[in-house]
Amino acid sequence: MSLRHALLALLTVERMTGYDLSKAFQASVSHVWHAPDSQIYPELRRMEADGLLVGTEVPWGPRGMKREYHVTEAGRGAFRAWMNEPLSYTRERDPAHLKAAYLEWAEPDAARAQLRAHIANFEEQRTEWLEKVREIDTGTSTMLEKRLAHAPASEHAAIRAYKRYTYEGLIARAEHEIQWAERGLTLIDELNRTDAPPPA
Amino acid sequence: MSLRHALLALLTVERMTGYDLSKAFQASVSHVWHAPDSQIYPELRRMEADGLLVGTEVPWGPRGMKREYHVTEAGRGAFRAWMNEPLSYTRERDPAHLKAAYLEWAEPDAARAQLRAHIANFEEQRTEWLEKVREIDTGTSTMLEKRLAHAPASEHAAIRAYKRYTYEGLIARAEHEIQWAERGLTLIDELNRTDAPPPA
DNA sequence: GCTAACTATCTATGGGGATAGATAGCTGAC
DNA sequence: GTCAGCTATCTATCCCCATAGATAGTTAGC
Repeated sequence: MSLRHALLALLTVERMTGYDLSKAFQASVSHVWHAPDSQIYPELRRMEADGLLVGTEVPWGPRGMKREYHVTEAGRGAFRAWMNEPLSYTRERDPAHLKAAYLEWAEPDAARAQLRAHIANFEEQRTEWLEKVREIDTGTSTMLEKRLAHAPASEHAAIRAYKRYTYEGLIARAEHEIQWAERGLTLIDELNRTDAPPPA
Repeated sequence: MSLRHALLALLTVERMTGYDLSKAFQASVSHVWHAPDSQIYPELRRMEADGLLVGTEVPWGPRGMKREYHVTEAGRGAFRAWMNEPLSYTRERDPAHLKAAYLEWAEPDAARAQLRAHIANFEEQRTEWLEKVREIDTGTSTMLEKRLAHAPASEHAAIRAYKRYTYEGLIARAEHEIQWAERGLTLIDELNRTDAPPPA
């Protein structure tokens, strides 16, 4: 149930519509959290019912209407409470490593293709996160700059540092996954080099 | 839907009951995959209905009965097909990193406690996986030795190597998470050292 | 003025997993 | 002989999430 907390996190910056939030999920926190709009809209309704948010209808063009949400004191409190709570760690469930353990069942080429896909996937993530770090450093992250504008100057360093710390961790993890898959490619080659013994 | 494939993977070694499988999930592949028995039993029934398994009632004690499943050729084929298929990568959903990005909202002590819990969690995993690698190397992994006994000698090296490769990757990942959390602890200390400026 | 692309919201369905709990037989220790 | 702890299986509920699709208004360019 941290969709709720991810939404609260974004709404502590400024009032937004469900649509804004679904866009923000794609841009700002994509690959840390993701949710389709079909989950966001009902969750916002529930959060309003629980008193965490207040939604107000605002005109949009001549005839259209949209619903903007802002966080209440209760919502802010709930987010702070969650941030102070310990996290419960769920058991891993990792298809990539599950498959890796049984790679002898796959054709060597299929195995290679999968490891290459693993690499491609994490290289893409790595690129995105490097870009986020760049945005943090250059002050071109819209959400972060808005957040800083509403926060006392004494907290700016911490806010920036924690964001950077998070993305750096994700980058390092992506690099680990890339290296792991590359070792796997080497291993497949070694195991399929039947015609020649390893060099002495 | 890889619970099905995880079950197939285990059942390619030998016939087992739902209970055996639920135990094997805790022992052999815990932390790569996990499932409670309440998911395993119905899934086994479905797999039997789909022709992947055949279940036979065998007596257990004077009056008891248990149901042992073994993989059919279709089941073996389905597993091999899955192993040759590319994996679809789902977007990340990572509560620990989500929270890390907003650590300024937490009390410093609460933040420290969470990072310490992160470390403890991955140290525990690391210990378990190191033990698995040891079992692979010393030939004391029951499942692996059974698997090897049913496989041609020419494949033994590959089977052992892929298992080792998988666990080594998980160990490295756990170590990465530990290092990341340790850097976080340092960061919290730095940001809360208000009374003294950083040394020149 | 029309069309394409974007903004905005909602409903429906199904799968999978977490959690809880019910039932029943077996085994070994005291 | 009985009780604790293990083996064995099944059902039910709730929540979350993924996917698909329906609807409608807006904006900007041609």
